[in-house]
Amino acid sequence: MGFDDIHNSGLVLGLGLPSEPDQRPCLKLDDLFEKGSEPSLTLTLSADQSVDHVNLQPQDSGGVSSPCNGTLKRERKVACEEEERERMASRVCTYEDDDGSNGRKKLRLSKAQSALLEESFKQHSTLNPKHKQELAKELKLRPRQVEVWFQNRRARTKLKQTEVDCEQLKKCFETLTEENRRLQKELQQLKSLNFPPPLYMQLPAATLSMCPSCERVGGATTGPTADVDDNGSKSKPHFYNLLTNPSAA
DNA sequence: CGAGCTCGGGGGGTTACATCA
DNA sequence: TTTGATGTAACCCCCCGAGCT
Repeated sequence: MGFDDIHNSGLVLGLGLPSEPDQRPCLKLDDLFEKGSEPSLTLTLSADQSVDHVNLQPQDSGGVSSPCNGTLKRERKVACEEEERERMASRVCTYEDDDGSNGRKKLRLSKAQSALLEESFKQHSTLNPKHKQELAKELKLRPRQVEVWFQNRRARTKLKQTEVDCEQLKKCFETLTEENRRLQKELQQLKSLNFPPPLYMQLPAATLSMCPSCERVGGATTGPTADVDDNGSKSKPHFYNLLTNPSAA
């Protein structure tokens, strides 16, 4: 998004910037508003949404982008341009303080807005354009804000899940460590009694990880992919989960 | 039918601001 | 009042799939 959006939407800054994607200008909008630096040009918006100082104009279709033939494509392009205009407008008001400084203003969603977004997220964690528009209208937000909220929400969900997974792996590790200690101790005891090691100790490690209930331990010829269950369908090998069945080993 | 291109959208990562202890 | 931690809105960059030429 960001500059790419502006670029892709056919809007260009009137600075003689190249239009080819591989010749992207190193000057970004954010750069123009870089803290501490005085931008050499300002982006302001008059009441009728026309932009002073910065020349925003539709890129002619003879450029990089191919001409739009279908109605659908034209509609999409119009929608895209509208959204871009709105985005540009929002940037202006977002970045420009009353005193003209360029700090990023941060909006805080109300509880009601968050609740509705949460509710919507529970039903579908992704947005289709129509749903986005509807939500934006209902919440009196810009579609872009709804889009960003969903992006962030998905990221938070994933982060939480990762944390949960991490905790589970830690527990699993602890269980295995403990089991390993116990087995080492047992082995030492057996050695000290001078008993021959039990059969399972002579088997490959991979075989040991198989569930005994499968009754395939030691069966080197019964590969996991060749097994067929009672239903006649191929069954996946039943590996031990030491986390849920720590006493199994 | 396949290659090349555009476009939209998602993920990952980051920044900056708001809030709270 | 200040400060560090935390939450999160907004952003950028990259990638991928769909659709079109």
